Amino acid sequence: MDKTYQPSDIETKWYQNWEASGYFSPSGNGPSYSIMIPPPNVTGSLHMGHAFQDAIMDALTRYQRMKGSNTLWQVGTDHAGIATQMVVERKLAAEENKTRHDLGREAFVDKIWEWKEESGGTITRQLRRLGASVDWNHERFTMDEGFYKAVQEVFVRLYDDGLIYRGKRLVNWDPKLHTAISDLEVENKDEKGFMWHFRYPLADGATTSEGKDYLVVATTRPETMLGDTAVAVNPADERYQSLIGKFITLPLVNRRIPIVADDYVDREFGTGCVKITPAHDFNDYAVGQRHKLPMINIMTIDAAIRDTAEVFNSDSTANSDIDASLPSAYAGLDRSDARKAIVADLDSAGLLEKVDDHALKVPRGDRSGLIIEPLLTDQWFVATQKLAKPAIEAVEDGRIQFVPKQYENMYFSWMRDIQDWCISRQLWWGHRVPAWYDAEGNIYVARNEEDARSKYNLAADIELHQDEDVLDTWFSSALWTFGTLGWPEQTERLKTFHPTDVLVTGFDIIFFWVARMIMMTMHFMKNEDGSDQVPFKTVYVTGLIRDEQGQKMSKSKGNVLDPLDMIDGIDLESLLEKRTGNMMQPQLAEKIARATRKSFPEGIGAHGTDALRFTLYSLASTGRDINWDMKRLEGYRNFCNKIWNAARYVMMNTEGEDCGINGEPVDLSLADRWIIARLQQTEQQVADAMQAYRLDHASQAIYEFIWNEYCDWYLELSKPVLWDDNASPEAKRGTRRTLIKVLEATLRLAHPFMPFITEEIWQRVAPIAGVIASDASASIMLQRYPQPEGEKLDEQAIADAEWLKAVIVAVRNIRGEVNVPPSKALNVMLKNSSALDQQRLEATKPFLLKLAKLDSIEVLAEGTEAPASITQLVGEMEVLVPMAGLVDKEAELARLTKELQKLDKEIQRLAGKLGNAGFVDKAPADVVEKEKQKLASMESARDTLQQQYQHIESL
RNA sequence: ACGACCGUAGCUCAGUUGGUUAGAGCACCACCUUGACAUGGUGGGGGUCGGUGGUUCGAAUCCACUCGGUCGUACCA
Repeated sequence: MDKTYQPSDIETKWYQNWEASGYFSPSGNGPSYSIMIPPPNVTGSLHMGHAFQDAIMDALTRYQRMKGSNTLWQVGTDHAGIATQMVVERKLAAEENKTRHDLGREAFVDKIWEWKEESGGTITRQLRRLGASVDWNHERFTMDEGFYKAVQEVFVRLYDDGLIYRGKRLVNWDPKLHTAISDLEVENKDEKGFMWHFRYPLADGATTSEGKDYLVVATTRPETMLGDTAVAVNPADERYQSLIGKFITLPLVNRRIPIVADDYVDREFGTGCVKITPAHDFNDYAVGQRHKLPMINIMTIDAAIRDTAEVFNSDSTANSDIDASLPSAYAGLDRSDARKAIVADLDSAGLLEKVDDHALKVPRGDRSGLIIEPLLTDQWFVATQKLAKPAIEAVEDGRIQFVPKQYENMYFSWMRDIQDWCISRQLWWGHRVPAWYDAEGNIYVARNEEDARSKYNLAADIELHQDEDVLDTWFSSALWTFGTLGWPEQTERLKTFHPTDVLVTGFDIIFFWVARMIMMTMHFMKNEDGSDQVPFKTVYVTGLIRDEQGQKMSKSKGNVLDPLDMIDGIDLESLLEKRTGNMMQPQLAEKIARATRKSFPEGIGAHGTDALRFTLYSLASTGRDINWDMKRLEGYRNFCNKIWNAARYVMMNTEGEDCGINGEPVDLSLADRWIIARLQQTEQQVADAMQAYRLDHASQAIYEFIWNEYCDWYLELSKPVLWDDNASPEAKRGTRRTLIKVLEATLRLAHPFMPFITEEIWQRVAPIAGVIASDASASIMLQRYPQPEGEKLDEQAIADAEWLKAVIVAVRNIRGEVNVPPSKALNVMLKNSSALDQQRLEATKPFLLKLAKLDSIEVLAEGTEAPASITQLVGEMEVLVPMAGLVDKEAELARLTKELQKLDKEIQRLAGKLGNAGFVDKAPADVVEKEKQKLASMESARDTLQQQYQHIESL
């Protein structure tokens, strides 16, 4: 083996080997276990969050595969409607200075497919580098042929079930993207604005109780006043009671609008009068529905003022009674320009009472960043109430469980107040709505035009045209668990792998995706007994990975980390280029470059996939956010190096040697029995941790075992045996066998977490351990996962080894305290030793001499006077190193004083505790007993040290 | 405003149903190039567990209040 660990030399090689060998495909044997990858955007690239989740999925998959399950990790990508369309539109503008309208729908969609072909490999390449053991043979894409069929099928069935409807509704309209978006895609941001107070003249000579001939209404959006169809007051507000039913003459447009009473109005806020604009505000829309107010749309799809308004009755039918004309002065003005003009005009008309500063929430599209305009448009909706009910119940009764559990509350709170879901998008990239219209606008929903004609008995000469809209991307991804397995066909894969076992995803898409997946799946997938089938049994929710400062990683902040840069490393210049090149907001480049230089003055070093993955596991605790720390990554890179070098040592001592793999007699030392026992415990810890989805605990157990036990102690303990010319062949053979077997099992134990390094080493180790023939072609990823074996859990060996370690540490402590270099061998005496101590000494003497670097170790007979020594305690036994020539008297007295003070303090605490009648009476007997013993041993330790003190002092 | 989560060593994080002297990694200090490994070894320093009060024999852990942070939902024209 090479002297240093070079991840780049081994990772790609093994991945290609595994993939070519077909190891990722389901084995076809054993209980089924399946995970669906949350499909990433096909034209995007993986960020650290993906790496995190994918690493977890891979560990779960590899773990189950090694445990003998028939595992499927289903891979695929999402077409990501808006995001992808935007990218290609930007590209088109930059490269050809064209809009998608210049190309036309068909040509534009072709462009997107081209872009998908070009960039779609990024994600899959990254997944491979991460070591993801996904089933590439069945990779799916939400826009592929079969998946489209599933989408159409679902749409048609839901429509036929009355769960999808079309209607003119107020929706969140993105004026830049020219599409409706769902309320989840709207971010409400705190921004500063103004509150304008306008006087609305009362019609027909009416006056307020104060004698004024106008009402004052306040608004943050003056431009919408053109569409006002009422002014509302609270019905219990005595100030305005007499005016209810009277009219206002709407300024600028001179429309007569009624004064209505509605509980929605807060009497305390402002003047207690609210202008009502049903076509441009969601609250006003609700008021309008209650009072059957007409709705007047004054905006274009660009959010500019229309030449002529669109007027509808409250039931969305066209209204021709109301004058639809709008003041020509505002026609074509963008809403912000219109606002200025309208405020100015009202002001000059003497109708502007005042303007106040006002903090408000501004709805912005999460993609475009533009202010969302509530707009009346025809859209498709899913009626969610009926779908939500069983979906809530499945989580309530535990058929689906969230890990960690607290996310169930989040799920419930949203699901119990769920709104109908607007699923149509005015985009070109996506699944086109399978609905056709005739000339009269009648709707025919079917799988295709031909089906539509036969389903609805339409004559062949009736002209039909298909709906122009496409479906929300989340509509198709809601079908992901069963759509990928071949539904609506009843395929073998569907039967075998659905429901899936666990979904690993971030909490940020619980509403977007998880909830909708549960609703859709339960509606369409049924168990054999007819009950609803859930999409997955467990939802493992991960936290977000943030940057070192706890900031969310985002492109505009320029703090995004590419998982591949963690793996391969990247120099500063390339990193700067990556972060500042091709930006949407180039003005930020300078700032980002500065921050990047500060965070990564030397760029980023190569750490390898295994180190990256192990870091991610070690941070994967309870669904909380993770602040990324390069130092942790370095630490685990060092861990990989440690494993590598430990393996080198084992190889050097076992390769070509007699390791007793054919059942030759062996003599197992205490150290051998101890490390084997500790391995059983570690295996149990890992099993428990995996059961509870605590990959941090699993990885930590492995880390501790390998570094702190196997490397720090066992490898050192093997040396006295292997290097002892007088050791018996059985003893050497036993140690070699233990060295190689424990390493081999440990590699299997660690494989799901660090697949590459374990495979590389295992390939060399397994033949020596007798697991495979030296010329066999096999992979660690298909080996049996280590299971703890009770009979190997030698408690006696563990206790004896702890004693041995304690004595060695005691001597090392003495060296450290008095600065004796490790090169200087010591003579040690044991005082007050028990029969057990002496027995252990006999059994471990060679280990002690070697690891503590001793010339001799001598048991002092009872009553024998020891020379002045430095003392450490192991239980009751005193470990003495004569201090002659080592240390001065005062220094040792000072050390003992410090030690005694510490003991005194603790003894006082314990004595107080045990002197407390409440504790002795009420605490469980075993706890009291433990405390008593502790006190006794500390008192004895104090006595011993005091004697030492006096002894030295008297010199 | 409501809700959830978080606050433990300089930093990033563990701490299971309340019960040894609260742990790990990194950073820090001292010593050590010993025949797997300086991406290493040995030893060491460092925390009144955000604060206050309560329950309890006993609280980092349970409860109440409070401060700070993150996120979500609702927001008042």
